[in-house]
Amino acid sequence: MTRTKIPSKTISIEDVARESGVSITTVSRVINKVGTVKEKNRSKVMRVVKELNFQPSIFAQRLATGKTNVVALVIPRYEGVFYSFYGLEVIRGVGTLCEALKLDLLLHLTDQRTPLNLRGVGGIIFSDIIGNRPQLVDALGKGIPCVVINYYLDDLDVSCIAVDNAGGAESAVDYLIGLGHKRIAHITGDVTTQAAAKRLEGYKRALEKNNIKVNEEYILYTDYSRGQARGAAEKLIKMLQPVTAVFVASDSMALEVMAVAREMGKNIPRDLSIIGFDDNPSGLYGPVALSTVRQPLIKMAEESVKELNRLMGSKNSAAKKILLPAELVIRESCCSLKTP
Amino acid sequence: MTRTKIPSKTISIEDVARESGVSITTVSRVINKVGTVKEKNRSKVMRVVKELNFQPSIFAQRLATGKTNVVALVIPRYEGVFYSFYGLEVIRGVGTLCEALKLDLLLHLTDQRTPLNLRGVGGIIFSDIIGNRPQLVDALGKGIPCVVINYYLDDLDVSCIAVDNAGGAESAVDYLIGLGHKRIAHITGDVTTQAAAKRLEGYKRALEKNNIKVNEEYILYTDYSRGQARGAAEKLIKMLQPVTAVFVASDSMALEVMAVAREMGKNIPRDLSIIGFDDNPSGLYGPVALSTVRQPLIKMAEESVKELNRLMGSKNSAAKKILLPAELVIRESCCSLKTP
DNA sequence: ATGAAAGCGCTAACAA
DNA sequence: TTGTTAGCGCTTTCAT
Repeated sequence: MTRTKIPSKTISIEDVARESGVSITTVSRVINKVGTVKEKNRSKVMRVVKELNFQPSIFAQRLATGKTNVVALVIPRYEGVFYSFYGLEVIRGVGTLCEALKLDLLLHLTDQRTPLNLRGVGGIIFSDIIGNRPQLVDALGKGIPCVVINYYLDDLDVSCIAVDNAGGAESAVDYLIGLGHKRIAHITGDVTTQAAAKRLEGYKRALEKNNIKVNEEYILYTDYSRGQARGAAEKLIKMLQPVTAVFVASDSMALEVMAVAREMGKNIPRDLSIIGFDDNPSGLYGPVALSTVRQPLIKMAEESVKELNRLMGSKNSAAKKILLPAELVIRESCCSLKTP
Repeated sequence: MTRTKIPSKTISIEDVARESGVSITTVSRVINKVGTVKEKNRSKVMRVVKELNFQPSIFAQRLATGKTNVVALVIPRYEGVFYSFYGLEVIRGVGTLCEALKLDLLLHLTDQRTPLNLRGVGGIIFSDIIGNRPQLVDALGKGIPCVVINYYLDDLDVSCIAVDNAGGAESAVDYLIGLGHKRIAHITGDVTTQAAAKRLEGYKRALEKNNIKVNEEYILYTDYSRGQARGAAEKLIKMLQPVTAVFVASDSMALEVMAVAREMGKNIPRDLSIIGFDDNPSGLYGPVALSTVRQPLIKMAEESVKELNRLMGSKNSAAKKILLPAELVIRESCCSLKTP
């Protein structure tokens, strides 16, 4: 005869206490590694915990302590951000470190307007901020520790960790100029994101610094998509006086530009030097390895978890603003114009 | 003089009760929409809830009810799975539907061996199973509702939702054969994943069905990476008796193959017909739009959440096994060998 | 239709 | 070093 499954009563701290012959307080002390417990009792309790496979109820713990180790990662449900090398790296970096720090990672793919459900959330990581500023302000107002990544916020007292996009862009364009290029185009990303805006800024700064006039015609605006990159590339190559080099706001777009150029019979890098941004591994696979600017995405993601963890641990600790350097990575997609 | 922030006492059900002039029980009834409450009281309570911006503590609720609406999404921290179009689509699909269903989404990027912390988790979605089978068995043993996606499990009583990879592959190769191709290669994905293994199976089935002998030399094994795809493509093209068509296990690899072929002076599709798998939007951008097999990833992800939600709602409901069809998408990367 | 009171499983004073 | 006890905020009988 079949039998319905016996409802395996979940075992509680009380069971452990009874079985170990101590009070629940002592058990609590053991599992929380606080206070003082006689070695004999400690080992006894630990043995019973193992035997019974006891796992404390996180809900009871949180109710009792008022604390929570839940971290929410808020990512705009915005294609340009979510569907990108950047998005993936952030999820991976944050996910990995949360796993290591035993923090629960709650993923919120959010649009701009629906308010986040913040009950039970101990801290929030905002991955880029497109239209999520109200939600950030709201969370801050409720006293929830927050960390913003990929967006340097000057006007809000909140920890943020971003990459020096302007500096990275500047060094890329500096490099191009050093190679002898004068007509240098820039294909931007979505300039409503700070990253793209800063890269544009760095591009301009490098030109101006070197007394090259910024030519608005050489700046093509896109939304980070390969489709728009393609359009921009075609436009660029068909120009009456074509540029000799182009700085592209992302590697994935840069690869598209490279493909277009080749389709149109151009040789890379002889006819067109291309430099991207991201250090996306895909850049390695083509016939010509893509030169780029590496941004420490995983590091940024991991730092954000560490910082949030710090904030969650201590009350009233000051916000930190961190700008991570970006690094020029020279490979094969740019050539010198100088006669040897 | 500066002042330390006043600890904004979190408001509880008791505050609402007092303010509304009813008992906490009544408030509980209102917020849970159960039992009977006089309309007058109900509206009064609701008004106060709004005023005080009261949000019930999920921890207290869960402690009291023993129920939880936390869904864990388990993704192998395995590059081939996580770093893929597939991985992203799954995260997005699951994330979006959890958001809609008000389920908390816990993200677990896991390796094979560390056991999952399942306390407080109401249900689990396993996105593909590389080495996570023990964890699945463990969860099932604890009576936690589980849904497996992208892996059709015959031998375990668990709901699973997968794509008909074999069928999809078969129709792709059928199509090639219909075009007159006889020497057809296959670049596999990582065949330790079921998806890749099934695609290989479908490839063979189509050939055999059409009385074309399977030539082991025409099967190139990879790990889904573009790097290995490149190697495989080079090998393929350099063969003494080159194939006229190739079925590639993913679009991202297919694009790499296309790039290699073009670099080696081949014309696509005249010299080599290529068909991929995924319907990755990137396939649209090249000079030749990639023919492919579309798999309903978002649908699979969403269905998994729905199914899990169902399982979590009702005890003892039977496991469902769902196989979603894959659909051939004909674009421009294959050509007919038949003389007109 | 409503409320009093007993938990849910755990932590943290406070006593001993 | 250990145990007793009072909550944490909510749900849920069981009376009323």
